[in-house]
Amino acid sequence: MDAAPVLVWFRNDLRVSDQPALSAAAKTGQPIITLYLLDEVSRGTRVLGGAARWWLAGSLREHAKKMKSLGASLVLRRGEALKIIPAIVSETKTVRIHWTRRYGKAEEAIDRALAERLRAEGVEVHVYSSSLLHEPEDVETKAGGPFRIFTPYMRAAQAKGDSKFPLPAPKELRGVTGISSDKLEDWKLEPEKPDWAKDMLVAWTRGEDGAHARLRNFVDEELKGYAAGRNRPDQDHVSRLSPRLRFGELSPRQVCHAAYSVAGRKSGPSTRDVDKFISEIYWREFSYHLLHHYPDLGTKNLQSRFDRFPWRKDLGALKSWQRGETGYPLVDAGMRQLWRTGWIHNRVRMVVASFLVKHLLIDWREGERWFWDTLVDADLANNAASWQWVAGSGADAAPYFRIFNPVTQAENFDPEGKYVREFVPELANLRGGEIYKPWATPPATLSSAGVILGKNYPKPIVDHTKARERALKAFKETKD
DNA sequence: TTTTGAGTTGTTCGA
DNA sequence: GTCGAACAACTCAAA
Repeated sequence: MDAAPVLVWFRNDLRVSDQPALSAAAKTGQPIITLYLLDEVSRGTRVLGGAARWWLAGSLREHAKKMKSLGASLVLRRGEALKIIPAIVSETKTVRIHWTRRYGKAEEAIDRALAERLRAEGVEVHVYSSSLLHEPEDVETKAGGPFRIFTPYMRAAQAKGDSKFPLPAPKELRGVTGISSDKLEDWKLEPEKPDWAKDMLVAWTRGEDGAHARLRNFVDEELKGYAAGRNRPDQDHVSRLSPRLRFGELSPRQVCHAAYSVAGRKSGPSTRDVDKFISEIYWREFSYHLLHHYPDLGTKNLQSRFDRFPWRKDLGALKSWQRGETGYPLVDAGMRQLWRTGWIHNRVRMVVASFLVKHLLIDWREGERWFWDTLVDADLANNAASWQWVAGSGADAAPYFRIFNPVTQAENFDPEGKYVREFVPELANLRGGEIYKPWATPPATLSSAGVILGKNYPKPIVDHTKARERALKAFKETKD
């Protein structure tokens, strides 16, 4: 009699190396079925945004190839987890199922219910952890509660160690044939017409191999100078690993390991560069820690006094922000980079987010929603925690009087206007110094650069100084 | 329980 | 041009 199969259910862990759920399945020696389930119906879960669907398509395509090369095949199914998983388990006579823990209130509830039901039916359920360095509940204050300040969180987490060696990929898998699967193309995860993903295709290589190539390149070339260079959207000193971590093409352990491994290298990155980068990985950990302890992080102010904040409803301003037509070149460049490539440089993310919340006084949830739909790295924990941080309602948040000046930020971090020029081509003929404040540029200069304010580039939709005063006043009121 | 020190990322103003 | 202070106290975490 042929041995009964093990089912490996992939979710946000689309990789084969440092993949404990898969490695453990391979070790059993039993035949392996691998599965990805597109669940857009389970209650309480969020449907993927457009950009993330695009990423998922590429990541799955690569993952399926990888499965094939190892001797298995990736089965694709669609529907509600609580229905489909038990069905496929009984259809394939699976005796054992492996998955990697995922986070979020609804997701964890589904997984708990599933595990209970499957175990009751005599199926072994094995859950592995590899999407975070530390489980959210494992890091506690001395008093036994959650952290709400980043630095002590990181110290406590790091004290537990984070330099374990990543697992190698299994050499081969004993696959099972004949299990019916959806066709990836039928899921229509990628746009056809209009094909808004053309620029994204150029900007990104999806899938595990591409992720490793990016990681290698980052630690070998760009990590050196990261501590300061990470703030420069006109330079290449950021990792661009966020979508890879989002879909689990890489594990955070692999990322840290790669960064630590170049730390002592001659003429390599400084300790400061490496530490700074690792701390960014820890911000991701901290976001999951917060989401775990405050499951409504995506919808509810962490600081409840913000519940009475006088947010404005202004659909016109929101649309201008979304389209990158605020009249502030750095803000517009960021929003257009987002729309075109599915990603924004971190420094510019803060500037555009601050602009929405503080200059326009629009609720951070509107921004969160837009980012959710347009970012390839859209991730509930990071997105929610970061928006709340900018708004001031979150953990260890920016103080209310910290209002980014979009002109000063451009002067400091895109001094030649290289970044703005790339994403706001109608201003390309203006020089650094002019390009980030066209309204203050002499008309003759503008017209010789082909810029007609209000025609081919908007006038500012708000005046910085007035908007700043309005925001300070509004935030001040929230305190009383 | 109370005390103490500290906390991602800025801007503006006036000396 | 540079530099320090004000912005606002407040809450968190540990001793």
